[in-house]
Amino acid sequence: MEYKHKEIEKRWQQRWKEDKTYKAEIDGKKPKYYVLDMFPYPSGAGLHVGHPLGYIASDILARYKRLKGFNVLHPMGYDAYGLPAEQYAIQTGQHPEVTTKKNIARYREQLDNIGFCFDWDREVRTCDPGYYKWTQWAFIQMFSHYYDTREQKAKPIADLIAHFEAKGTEGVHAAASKELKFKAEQWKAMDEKQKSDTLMNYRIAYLGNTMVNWCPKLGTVLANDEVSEGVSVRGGYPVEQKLMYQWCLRVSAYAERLLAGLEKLQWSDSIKETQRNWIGKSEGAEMQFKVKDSDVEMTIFTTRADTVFGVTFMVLAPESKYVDMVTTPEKKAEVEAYRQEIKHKTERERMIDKKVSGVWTGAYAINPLSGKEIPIWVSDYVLAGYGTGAIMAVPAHDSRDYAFAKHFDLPIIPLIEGADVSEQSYDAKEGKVINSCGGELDLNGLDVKEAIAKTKRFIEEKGIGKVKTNYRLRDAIFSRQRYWGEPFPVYYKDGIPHMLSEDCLPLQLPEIDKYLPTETGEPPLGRAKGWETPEGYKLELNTMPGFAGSSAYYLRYMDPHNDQALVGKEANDYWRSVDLYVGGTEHATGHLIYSRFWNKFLYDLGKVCEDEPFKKLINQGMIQGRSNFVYRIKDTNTFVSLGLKDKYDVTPIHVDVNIVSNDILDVEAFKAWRPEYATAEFILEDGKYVCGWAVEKMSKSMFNVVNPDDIVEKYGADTLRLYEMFLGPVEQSKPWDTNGIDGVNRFIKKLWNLFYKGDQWLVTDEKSSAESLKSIHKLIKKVTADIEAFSYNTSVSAFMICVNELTQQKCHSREVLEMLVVLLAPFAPHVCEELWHALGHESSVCDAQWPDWNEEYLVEKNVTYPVSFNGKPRFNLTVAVDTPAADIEKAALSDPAAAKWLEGKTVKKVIVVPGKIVNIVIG
RNA sequence: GGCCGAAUGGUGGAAUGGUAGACACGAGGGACUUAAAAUCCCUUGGCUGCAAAGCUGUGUGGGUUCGAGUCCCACUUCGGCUACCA
Repeated sequence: MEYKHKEIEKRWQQRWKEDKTYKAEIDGKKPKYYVLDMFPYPSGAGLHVGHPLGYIASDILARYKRLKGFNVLHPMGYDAYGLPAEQYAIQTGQHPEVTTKKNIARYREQLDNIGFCFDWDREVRTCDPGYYKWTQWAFIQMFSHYYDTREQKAKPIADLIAHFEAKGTEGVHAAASKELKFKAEQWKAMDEKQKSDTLMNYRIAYLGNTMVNWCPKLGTVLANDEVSEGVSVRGGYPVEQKLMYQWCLRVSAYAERLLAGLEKLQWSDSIKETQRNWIGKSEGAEMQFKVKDSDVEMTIFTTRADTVFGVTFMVLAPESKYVDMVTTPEKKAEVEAYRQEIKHKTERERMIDKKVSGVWTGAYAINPLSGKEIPIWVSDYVLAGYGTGAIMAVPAHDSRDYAFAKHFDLPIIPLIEGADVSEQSYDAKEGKVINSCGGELDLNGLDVKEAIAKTKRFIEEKGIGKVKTNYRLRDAIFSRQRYWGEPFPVYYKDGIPHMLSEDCLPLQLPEIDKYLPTETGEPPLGRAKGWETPEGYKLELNTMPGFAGSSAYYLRYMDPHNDQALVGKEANDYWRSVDLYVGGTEHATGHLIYSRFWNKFLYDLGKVCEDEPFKKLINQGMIQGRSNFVYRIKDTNTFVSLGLKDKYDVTPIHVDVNIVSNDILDVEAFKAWRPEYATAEFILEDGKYVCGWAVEKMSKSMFNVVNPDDIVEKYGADTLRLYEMFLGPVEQSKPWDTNGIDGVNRFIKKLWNLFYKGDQWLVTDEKSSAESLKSIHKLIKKVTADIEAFSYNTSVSAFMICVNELTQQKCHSREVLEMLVVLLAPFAPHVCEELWHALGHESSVCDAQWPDWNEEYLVEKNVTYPVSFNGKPRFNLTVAVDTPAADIEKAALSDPAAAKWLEGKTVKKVIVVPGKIVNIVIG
């Protein structure tokens, strides 16, 4: 029997499918383990070898946990709504669903080729009405709840209404867009529209005016993680800021819980830190500044209350509501001109152009502590969206204020002893405070931290301001002016939004004739005929963003066919939450925040039993491409090999990596690759054409895309799986390099040769030798530890060592080989299944039991210590394994080899590390 | 600017503070073969040496330690994320 990967892999993939080998069902007798991959967006390009890296790693863990006796849930599905399918639809008129289905079929085929143990009966697709019913349902729940800041949880909006009826806003503790104050009578006097608008201020899903990332070219709003450096990630079109009336989710209400929840998660420090930064908690103070000759009071936010005596001016964001309130009539035109100028700059222009700009409003404010008059400026370096959109500027101790002060020649007052502010500001929060005494407050001589605390106490006592915690985390904008997304379960009656009743769900996405906005500028859904309720009320024209469908999909996998609930109680109580989540770091501030928010909300409603969705997170690294180059001599059709290229004037040209092997060009394939190369000539080295290489992003234009299907075809899925793991630590980014894959392929053949020699079956029932038992138990110990630690590259090495040892030992013992097959099964399931059955088993190797190692087989009779003098190893000393440390020391000193080193020297110290080393320090 | 991570042979990468370079690729040599492929064996960080052996060596400079690739401090370079967040 020869190792024929194609036959073997096809056969077992077929059997697994027929037998539903990987079907997961609730089983109270077994502990559960939920392993999840971030589901892919099925793009038209299909998978390249980088994509399955994380899937292979999680697949290994899923299979391992199953062998360890866990009931494993390992599902897969598709994040099916997305811009590319919609863009394609606009260009071609092809319905996005058609494109998406086609892409999904292609993805499925590619995934199946690799032999994953997904339970496909649990597949979800976000664009499936049976699925998005629950996305719509969750939205209705968010609309119908508000966030109680005292109880720190979501509560029914009806409770809030009852409170308003009874006491107005008195004693209300609710997360809100802005602070409102009204009495019960005022509430009762409101008409329906006013009440609706008021409640929008509190609802978790609400309509509000927000600055959004607007992409005119795509005709839609984009999420922050869909924008990079001022252009859209998809398409690279410019993005501008625009104020729009949009559906939003009050994610900010959960800021503190999202921050606190990180503590108990087994996520990498870097991703937790990224989330902490994104949430951006900052503890400071809000302070009131009166405007001179006016009754306007401006509220500012600062974390440096101690620097209030160094405030030499104030700055307002151009969009700030205070600008109109304070600007003097003679400055009006100038200020307005500046605001217009800023408005027309895109985010990108603002970033490139870091010039200091601003304009004086003509007004002065009064420093509440020193009583000094300070000018009020407007500048775009102050952001409207953070804090109050107004700051007190302390140029001596803030670099941005410093740059502004220098540019406009404003005074700079140093407040910290020894700080030289002639060239730059001193931003550090340390040192002794000076120049800070006025009125009833004296901070001089205090440490900065003490001064901050003292100032905070003072302003609270005097009613000048209050201690305030700010979060950078903003509410999520939830509307998209697109077709290919979940429709909102919303209709409008007299201009007031209402939710559809739950039994109308799912509200299905209607068919439309074109996928473009309407002539009147409405979103594409404006084209849908009969897009209204049976009563004739207009339905919402926006659709939901990409993260809507991906925020709770992990819950749906637990109970994917339930039409009564997102997830049934029984299923949720059993599967609870994801034990291991594998995916890329690019979702750190998008999906991973929104999912946590979504889950916490459902937790507040008692719909799910765990507060956090993903217990442990592993971020697989990115696989970069490894491009190959040929060197064409200028103005010729002659190509020169890498080693000789410096002798000519050459142009490097990307060449398809699939016609290069171990950096050697397949010359005939190259000639056939492009018509213009058909007549190409070559200058070879040793009869070969050697290509150059470089690490670049894996993309079609670099001709460095490697399709897993090609690898599977040539070497088999098992080789691909092992090789991807062998490349290096899963979490590390690395270039794909097909050179080296032969090594793991050889390993599988060597493994095969332990079982077969030609057609001869080699396995015997003879007693295993001590050395083979040692080899295999060493392997069990190593692989068990490595899998738990996610160190798969060293596991693969351990397998290679073990197989080499067994080959050398000519070990064909059934006992040893059975264990080997079980251990390797998570990594190379096909060949192991084949060998497992060849060993006479009826059931799948998936149902075998993970072997335990026995230390006894690993124990050495004798131990060899390297004996060192002053840390340099000099000779080896072999003693019985349980020799006491003192006797090892004695043996080392009396060994004849030691005499040479001890001659004429005194022994200062002898260090014996049991089992490891003897070091003799001589002087 | 902020945060995080990395730096070890020709290459990918191993090393609970204890013989650096496991394992694999590549390269060189050899066996088998008419030949090639496949397979197997040997060598492979650098320097000196016929050899035995010795010296040197984990980005740079310091430190802790009997002992540092590993821990601490400073620096250099390269990646990733994030960014006028007051």
